Amino acid sequence: MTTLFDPDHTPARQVPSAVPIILDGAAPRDRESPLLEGLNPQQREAVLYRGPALLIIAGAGSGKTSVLTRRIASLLESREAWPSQILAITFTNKAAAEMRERVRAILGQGADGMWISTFHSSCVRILRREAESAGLSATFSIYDSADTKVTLKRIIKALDADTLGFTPGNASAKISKLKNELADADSYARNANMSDPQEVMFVEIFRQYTHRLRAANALDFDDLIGETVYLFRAFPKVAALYRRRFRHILVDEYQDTNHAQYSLVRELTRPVEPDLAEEMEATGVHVRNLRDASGGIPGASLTVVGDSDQSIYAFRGADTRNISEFERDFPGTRVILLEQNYRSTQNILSAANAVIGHNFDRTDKKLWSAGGDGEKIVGYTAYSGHDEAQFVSDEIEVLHRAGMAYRDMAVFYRTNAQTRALEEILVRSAVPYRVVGGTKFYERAEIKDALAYLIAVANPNDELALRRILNTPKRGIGPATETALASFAEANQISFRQSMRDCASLGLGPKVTGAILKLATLLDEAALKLDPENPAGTANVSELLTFLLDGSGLLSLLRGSRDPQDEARAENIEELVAQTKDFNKENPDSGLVDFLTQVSLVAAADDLDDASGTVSLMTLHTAKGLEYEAVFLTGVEEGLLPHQMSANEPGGPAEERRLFYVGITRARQRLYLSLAMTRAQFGDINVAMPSRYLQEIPVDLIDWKQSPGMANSRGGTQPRALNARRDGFGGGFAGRGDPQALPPAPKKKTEWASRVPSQVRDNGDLTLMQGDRIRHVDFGDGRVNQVTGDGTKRIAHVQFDTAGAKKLLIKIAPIEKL
DNA sequence: TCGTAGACTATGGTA
DNA sequence: TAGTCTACGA
Repeated sequence: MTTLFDPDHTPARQVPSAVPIILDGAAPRDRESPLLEGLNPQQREAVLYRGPALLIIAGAGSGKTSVLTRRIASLLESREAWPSQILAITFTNKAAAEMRERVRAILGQGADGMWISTFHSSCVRILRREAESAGLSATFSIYDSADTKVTLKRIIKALDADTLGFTPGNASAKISKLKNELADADSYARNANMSDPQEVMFVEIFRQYTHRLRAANALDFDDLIGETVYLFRAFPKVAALYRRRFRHILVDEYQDTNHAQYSLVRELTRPVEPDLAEEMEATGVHVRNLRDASGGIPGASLTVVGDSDQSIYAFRGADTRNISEFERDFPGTRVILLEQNYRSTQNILSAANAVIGHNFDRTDKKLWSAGGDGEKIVGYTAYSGHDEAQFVSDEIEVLHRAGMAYRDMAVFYRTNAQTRALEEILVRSAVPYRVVGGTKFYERAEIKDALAYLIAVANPNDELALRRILNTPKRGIGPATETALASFAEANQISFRQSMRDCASLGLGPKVTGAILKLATLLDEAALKLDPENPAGTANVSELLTFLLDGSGLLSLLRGSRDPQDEARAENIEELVAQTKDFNKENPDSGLVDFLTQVSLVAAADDLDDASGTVSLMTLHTAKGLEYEAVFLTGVEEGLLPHQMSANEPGGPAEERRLFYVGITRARQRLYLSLAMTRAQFGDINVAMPSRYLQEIPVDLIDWKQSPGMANSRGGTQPRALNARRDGFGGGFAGRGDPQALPPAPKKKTEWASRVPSQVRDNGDLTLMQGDRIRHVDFGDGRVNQVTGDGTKRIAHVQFDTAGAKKLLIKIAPIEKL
């Protein structure tokens, strides 16, 4: 570990701090700083370059995290910057934690005081500090998407807007999109076509939504960014404080920034005007050594790292133009390309390059590795989702027996719904696994209930939280009473909370009135435990939570319940209590609001625990930024990858291709691509076709295995693809039987058309009856016991002579009637 | 007001 | 299929 204070160390610090060092490429240096050890020339330059703006185009696995952390370390070590002058922004808390950890590993204590956090947490921090200017109370609530939807649902119901086709889902999507463009209800209304009743209604929904959030002293996720930008624009003095403070701003995953985030970066890197600097100096803000010849403070130096090929968040407003136009936006930008990959084998990279090469309108970039070809990619066409899961599970065991740790393996999928089959099989095969993301702890109903109690204490104006706990646990307060309280509050211009306190004047029944008053008193008493000097609360969070749980009976009622699920719910709440205790221990100076903030901002990728010895299951989106020795990319089918819904979106299929690319490039040594010919969905079974992207991978990179599940051992030497056609195309299940059922020749002749089934088998109107004997390609002969379903969904329940009982989709199963 | 049965709808990804 | 919502009766 290098220390900041060792005088005989680090040549870089001999450079006077005020003079930027500008080095070109692989400038030879007399003495090597340990910071540069093992870096290639481009990486070195990325660490050492000094200037107003630096754009690092970092291909997958090119060591960008290492470069970023060393760059930060180099700035600190050379004393060019104090830790407090550095703002590093990542997209997930996990990435932030990792970066902080790595800088700390290099610099030790010298790293304390930096802001390394996500866009959202940085903004919350700023907004809580400047709440007054922003017109908020510092204890504002943060609404997650579920909260947003509940709020919108009430608005839509009140406005009868569902008749115009509005749902909480589509309204929140539209509002979110607008907020990402920094539009608000008024600016939208100015450009809206007000002769369209739907538009008029939307404007009204948007207005009311904005109004309700204001009244509740709450911000949604998109507001966190947008409000910070508004704050900076409306209050130049506030902005100047942060512009002065952050001299070096570094942004990771820049390709996924949306317009609001771009604007935030823009605002933060603007120079401070001379008169403002003067004013700051006069009021005792230390600015002298920051001012330039004009008397102002020059804009912060900006470093962004990104890869447009990994942009997978266009659906939430990410705009790769932020990267492609970066040089125009920030004149004097230095661009550095990192193309050498230190993660994957060349085979994996060649596949990745081939796939992404099909996206037009991109800067060509070829990843390469010095690490050798490695194993071939393994392809597998399964009969069903379960069959696919079985393959994954079996291969995991093979790898494990060969010495690979479970934690070095991951299974990716496009949609969360795909986890079901995988989990079923993994449980059955006793493979230790964990689902990253999925139903998150903090999204569980009982946890949201418990948190709503805390939120109601922290932010008494939060009507949403109050209404959530009003009748949880059951205390006989029904929807009628809830509405009465709400309209009473509305009519008297008081808060919902106050109307609860005043409910005696509502003329409700004595039982109900008593229940409401009891809850109101409980919350008021809890609020007294907060430090009145510091409403953000240094009160002990776990004590507060325990008090609320005891007072409301939430936990004890769950414990006493006969419903077995309630036991799990009680355990979850106890887990939450344990978390508050940990929080108190780790953050003795933080209070209730800090806890709630942390809880609101945890993301799917954050609860990854690499140390646990389990296989990780996650969506392709969650996988970004991670890497594993072995990767199973499942469900590589049309309709899934690319996803059905992307078809109608401009740029949809290209974005899905990038998603596939991201998945491929997570693998270090082994990559498995699998697909199923049928997939269960909505309780139905649907026929699936291989993904178009599979054909983009050169055929000699993939070793297609036979479809298993089947009878004997896997790994038979005769892949299905071979007993089909010999022309190298249309393998899999096509091609058995009637030659007319063969797939058409490939439409597009690429030099590496993959041997991928492009069309599934179709048995047409083959009718089977109970008692029929059939022959299956893999299972052999068997007897039909039962036929269920109808039309194309008919399923034969077959007892095979040697393979046991199976269910087959008659339309496409490789069977013939005997 | 609560509990239940039946109807209905959803599963693209997320801070 | 499974989870959520609605209507109805108690």
